[in-house]
Amino acid sequence: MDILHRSNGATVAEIMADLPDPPTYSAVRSVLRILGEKKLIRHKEDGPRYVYYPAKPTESARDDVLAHVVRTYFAGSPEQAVTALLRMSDVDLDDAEVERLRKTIRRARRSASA
Amino acid sequence: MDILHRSNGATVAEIMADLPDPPTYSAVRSVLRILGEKKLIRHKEDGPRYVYYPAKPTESARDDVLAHVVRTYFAGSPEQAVTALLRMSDVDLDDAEVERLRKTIRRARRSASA
DNA sequence: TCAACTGTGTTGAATTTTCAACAGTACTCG
DNA sequence: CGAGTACTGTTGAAAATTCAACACAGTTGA
Repeated sequence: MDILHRSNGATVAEIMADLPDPPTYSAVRSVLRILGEKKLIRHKEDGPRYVYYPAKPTESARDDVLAHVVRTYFAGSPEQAVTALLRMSDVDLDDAEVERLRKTIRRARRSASA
Repeated sequence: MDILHRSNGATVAEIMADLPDPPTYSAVRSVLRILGEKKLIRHKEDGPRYVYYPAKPTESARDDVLAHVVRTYFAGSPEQAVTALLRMSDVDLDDAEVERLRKTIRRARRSASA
């Protein structure tokens, strides 16, 4: 699943290339079949081969994952998660991102003091 | 594991109470045994019962999880993750958090423009 | 005391997952 | 054309996980 999210869809060959100690084609295939049975992935035909995708698009999976991480590891506090992220990534936010963040914070401050 | 991280350690009874559709005590116990064999959890004796903990403390697991999420769902961009977090949580940062964030951002801007 | 209760230790069956082999099909290029 | 290649489809064995039952020990309170 991680590979599929990272790559925005991948063929079996690409998946294998992304695995550290890849098992056989058949083994990878089996896993994909099971994930398909569970409706966790879909596939499209791309000429002769299949391209596999997460059933739930990455954009919407993001929110779920973030919510889960915040709840599990940060006591439900998104602020803690944000500061942890900023600290650990030793951020180099580009100007646009910084502006966006500043706006978000100004907005937050207004609503907090209101 | 999630429960143990959330609760900072839990007894079997507490774990069961936290499960939506809890299986028997024995079943929970079995899972804990396997997690123990894999060195993913530890336990301490607390009087008559065991209290189970994640082997890797939550504080250090956080970084791993965040790194993984950023890499998998945000194309390795912590900035995107931060903005997603802020957006989705419709933040109400308290003043101290806001100050901390502002400092972080100022620092980031300096190093970016340097 | 001793029965009920609350724990752990151990064992085992059913299911699921992992991993691979093999058959079959379509495409390619000599 | 026809052998090799690159795939999918299907099947099956081994291993791991899931889930529960049962035996046993310590504690507690009528």
